[in-house]
Amino acid sequence: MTSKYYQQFKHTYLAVDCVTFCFTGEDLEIILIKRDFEPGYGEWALPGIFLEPDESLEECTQRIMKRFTGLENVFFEQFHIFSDPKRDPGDRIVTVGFYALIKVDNNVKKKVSEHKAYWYKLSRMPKLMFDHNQIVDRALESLRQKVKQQPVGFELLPKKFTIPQLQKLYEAIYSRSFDKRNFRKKVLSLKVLEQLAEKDKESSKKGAFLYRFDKKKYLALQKKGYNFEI
Amino acid sequence: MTSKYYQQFKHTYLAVDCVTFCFTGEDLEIILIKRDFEPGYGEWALPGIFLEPDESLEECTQRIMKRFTGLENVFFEQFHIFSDPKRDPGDRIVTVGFYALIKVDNNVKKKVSEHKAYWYKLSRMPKLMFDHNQIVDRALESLRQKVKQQPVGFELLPKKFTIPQLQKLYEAIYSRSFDKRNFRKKVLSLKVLEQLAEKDKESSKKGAFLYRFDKKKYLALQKKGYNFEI
DNA sequence: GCAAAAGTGTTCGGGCTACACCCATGA
DNA sequence: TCATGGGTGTAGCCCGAACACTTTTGC
Repeated sequence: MTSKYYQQFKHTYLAVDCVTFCFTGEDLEIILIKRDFEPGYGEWALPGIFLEPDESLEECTQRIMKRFTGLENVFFEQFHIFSDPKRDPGDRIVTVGFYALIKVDNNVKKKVSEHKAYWYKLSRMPKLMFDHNQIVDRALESLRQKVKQQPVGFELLPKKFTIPQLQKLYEAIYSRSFDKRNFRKKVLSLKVLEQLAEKDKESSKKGAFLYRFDKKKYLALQKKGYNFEI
Repeated sequence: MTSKYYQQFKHTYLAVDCVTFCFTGEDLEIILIKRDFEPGYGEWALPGIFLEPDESLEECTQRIMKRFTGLENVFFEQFHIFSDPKRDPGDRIVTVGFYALIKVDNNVKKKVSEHKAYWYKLSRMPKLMFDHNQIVDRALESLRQKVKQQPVGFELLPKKFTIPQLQKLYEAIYSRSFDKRNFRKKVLSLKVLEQLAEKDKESSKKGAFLYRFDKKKYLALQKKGYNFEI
């Protein structure tokens, strides 16, 4: 079945490494695992697996997510391929960098701990295996870019969230603070948030109104060219 | 030398396909070749080759450029990986999409014709082999994105160029027209163009002043966050 | 009553948009 | 002298940035 012409060429090991972002309410964190085989045994690494012959890279990424967090239909995006022939001392491995955005719940926590995996704050990344620190840096850069063009931040928040929560998320993504009046004005001006009657009283006595992301309105907005520069 | 753990996994064919943009003064064009082997024999396709075991994808892209245009040190960028297991009927090939920006001269023309390759206007793309039309679409989308963040347009122009030329390039990239007063104001406001004493008289009787791109000033600008939205 | 977070309006300046006419020159 | 493309200025508007006080309520 393989084309004759193709047979003269060599194959390559192709892997996916996934930077799995989640939001604690205060910080952006990613999942790291303790590598349990050589090379790199005992070092911190991104969850990753090899591509199977009959799956696309996107299916492969879903497989990583399923294995390490139990989640399906996660939002993710490929952002860069790392192909330095010497990047992995064990062999020539080309790896595709994906980032995923997840909401953490107890099921996820359980699954993650089964894999001896841990969350680490982006602001306190340890030294990672091989070129994984670069992969993380690049993932964050791509996420920052993405956030300006699509309201992907909602992937990291519960279905109902408050505006101060949303602002803290954006502050975590950009590592800077925003003026709360301007922030609120800007997100509401996009008209993709629906205010609910309920309030969230977890973080203040007064309580903050909950909002829901309105996908229909967003799709209409996207046609006109979404823009969310803060 | 291969890590023992890795040996249980399968390899994949990994290729690079390159969308090679150039600018005629009026239109954006890319290089296409007539495929001369199966599968896809006789169809229009992007220039592409398989990754060799000891090279990075970036080196592989330079090799494509060298082979098809004779050029070295070309500006290029990876933009997406295409990994649908069925995208190539000859076998399972994962391909990395790169785009390159080149200036065409007579040497390039000669080299390109040796490969039975041709230039095609983006606005008149023929039906391409496999998923190559999608690859081209995505390359253009990425180029449009890139142009807002870096002055890569200069890679497509001769060293000395006029502002009307630059405007035509941006119009070709975005498939829309700009007001010439506003365009000039905007590019000059970035202060990365150096006006020369000479004029170009090719396209008008009055002649248009030539400008040169000032890399030093650009690097200073980049630190502050380059932005070129038109 | 006080601490702690939520919520709200206004002013200013810079940049984008839209728009019309004169200039230089070769033919 | 005329046709062709190069070059210039201004006014209005919108948006982003900066900034301080009131509200609610649990303790």
